[in-house]
Amino acid sequence: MKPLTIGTLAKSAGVGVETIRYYQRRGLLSDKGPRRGAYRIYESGDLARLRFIRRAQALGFSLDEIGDLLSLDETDDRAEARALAQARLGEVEKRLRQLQEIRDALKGLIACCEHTESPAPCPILHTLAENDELDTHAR
Amino acid sequence: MKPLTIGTLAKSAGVGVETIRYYQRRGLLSDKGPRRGAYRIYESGDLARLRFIRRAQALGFSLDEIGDLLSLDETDDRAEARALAQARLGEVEKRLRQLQEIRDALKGLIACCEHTESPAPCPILHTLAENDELDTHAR
DNA sequence: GTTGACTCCGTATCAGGGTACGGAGTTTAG
DNA sequence: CTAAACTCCGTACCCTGATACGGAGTCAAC
Repeated sequence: MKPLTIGTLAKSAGVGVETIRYYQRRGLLSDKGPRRGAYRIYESGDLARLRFIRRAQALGFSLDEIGDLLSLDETDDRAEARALAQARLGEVEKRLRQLQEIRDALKGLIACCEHTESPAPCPILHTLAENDELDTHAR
Repeated sequence: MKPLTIGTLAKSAGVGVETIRYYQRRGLLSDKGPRRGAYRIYESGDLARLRFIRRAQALGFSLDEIGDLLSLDETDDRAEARALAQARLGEVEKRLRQLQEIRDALKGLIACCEHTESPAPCPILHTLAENDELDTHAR
């Protein structure tokens, strides 16, 4: 049977070869391991780890946080994992609130723009150019 | 009265001097203009433009989009401005939906983790390490 | 035993939105 | 007049998550 080389692993995980190397440089994936000749041979654990990374990314964790999660996984540290998930949740909720404000502001501007007639200045541009305090804080 | 130099302008607009230079390099702000001796003198229009930029940023527009908005502002092109705002709104709403999914997934994991006892694997880590299809698509 | 595909490794580059640094010139307050 | 503070300008660097490139080595098939 074929040894699991970097290219095959990349394909199974749905990432690029360069990405795997990158994760190795970042310490998310071991870069030591058995070799056949000059070529590193990977195992199914590496694939699982890659999938772990992709799932955590989908939940919005940064690669640094994922590094932490991976070591928690090794020790099965539930409290710490929950704390990380909580922290992430907090940030997600904060960002959600910001985005909701942004959405409402945009909707308001668009609606307003549709109801005004041409001699008046465009509300969208006008609002952006205004001098009062609209300042939702910058992102 | 004091001439409006870059430092003063930066302070009034709440940005750094380097940021103003950066915007000039990006073409968002003119870098030609009256000088007193070697020093560029700014005018209130520049401050207004900076505020415009900050407001648009707060709504999530990129600097490139803001460049477009600024030229629309000069011609007062309502239709185009509305189109840009619509496009932005679409992206904001899409991101909102993604973040809601992420939030729900995180909440579920955290709640689940609180209700299981220690011999079982931590649901958070376990879910991330699972082999089934959880894949919300990556951000 | 050669050709084509793959791997290794280091380094560079991308996007986006700035920030930092350094040396020289200028301005302004005291 | 002098010293501090500011400005100019060019260039380099930060962060994040990758992606690209190039030359050399290696492996597998025919």
